[in-house]
Amino acid sequence: MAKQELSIGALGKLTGTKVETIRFYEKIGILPAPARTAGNYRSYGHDHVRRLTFVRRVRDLGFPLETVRAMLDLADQPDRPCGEVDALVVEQLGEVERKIADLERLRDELDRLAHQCRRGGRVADCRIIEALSPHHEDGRCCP
Amino acid sequence: MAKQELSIGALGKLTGTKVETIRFYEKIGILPAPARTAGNYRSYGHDHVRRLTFVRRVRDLGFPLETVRAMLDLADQPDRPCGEVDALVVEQLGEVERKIADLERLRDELDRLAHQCRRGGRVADCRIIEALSPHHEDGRCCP
DNA sequence: ATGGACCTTGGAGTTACTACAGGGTCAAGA
DNA sequence: TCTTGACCCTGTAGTAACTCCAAGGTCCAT
Repeated sequence: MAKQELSIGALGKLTGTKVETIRFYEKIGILPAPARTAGNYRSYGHDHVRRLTFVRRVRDLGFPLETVRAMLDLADQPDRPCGEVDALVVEQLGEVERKIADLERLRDELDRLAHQCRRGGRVADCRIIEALSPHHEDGRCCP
Repeated sequence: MAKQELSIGALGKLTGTKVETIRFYEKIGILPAPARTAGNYRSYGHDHVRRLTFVRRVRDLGFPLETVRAMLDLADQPDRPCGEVDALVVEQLGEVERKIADLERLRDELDRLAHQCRRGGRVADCRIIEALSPHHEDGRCCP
């Protein structure tokens, strides 16, 4: 394998992705088919590393592959008319901000639990469910 | 159905969950089986609303059901010895903080795209992939 | 030149839902 | 009172996104 080029196993290790998942992404068109060596091994370059890293992280944030695909399209054809793109961007921006808000509440409660734990030896009152309960997203309480 | 009590459809609407998903959560023990009416309809109370809302949001943030289960256990038996709990809390705290960092980078790039869009009419350069690429998590560039 | 690590394809299994099919419940209107 | 449409029940089958395995080929260090 030429320098700068990676085997599928090396790419997997670098990006924390299972080899089978990489082949799966190739089959469904998320990752472009890479060049092959004389022995028919897949040979990946730096663009693949960046693209796969992006895909894995967006998936890990709870977005479906359909959304990943839309974001990749944004990067692949950046000269599309704005109207098309704007709706997607605004929609995803809303999603992202909602997720950040939820994660911050989760973080605060986990933080509180960690401190409480170290002092008391017990987790006396755990309010983790309340951290992500209905009355946090709107003013309504007890439907 | 008594006041304060919800049918499965009402619970679904309130929490943005498909009816089938609620029944699925009951089957695998994520949601406790609710009381039944005379006609064998499931009848949910406020605790179910809170619990299901929590489950849906944690899932939406990209955590597997196994993690949701562990967090629910934390809430269900809060008087467990600290050692058991601490490892979980610290681990999840790390996960949560990593996700927040990634989402903030994604938000910044989407924000930039939205503004660029409004001025130029085209998305000239989209750096959304770079927003979540390898060199952001450590100092390494170009493997 | 050979054994072990790694690659190939293809197909089956897992997780977390999601969508029927076939039938029962219920409240409102004729 | 009867009916009709919206809702509920169980159970099974299908989907999305992986994950694992079998049977075999490649590569390279000893």
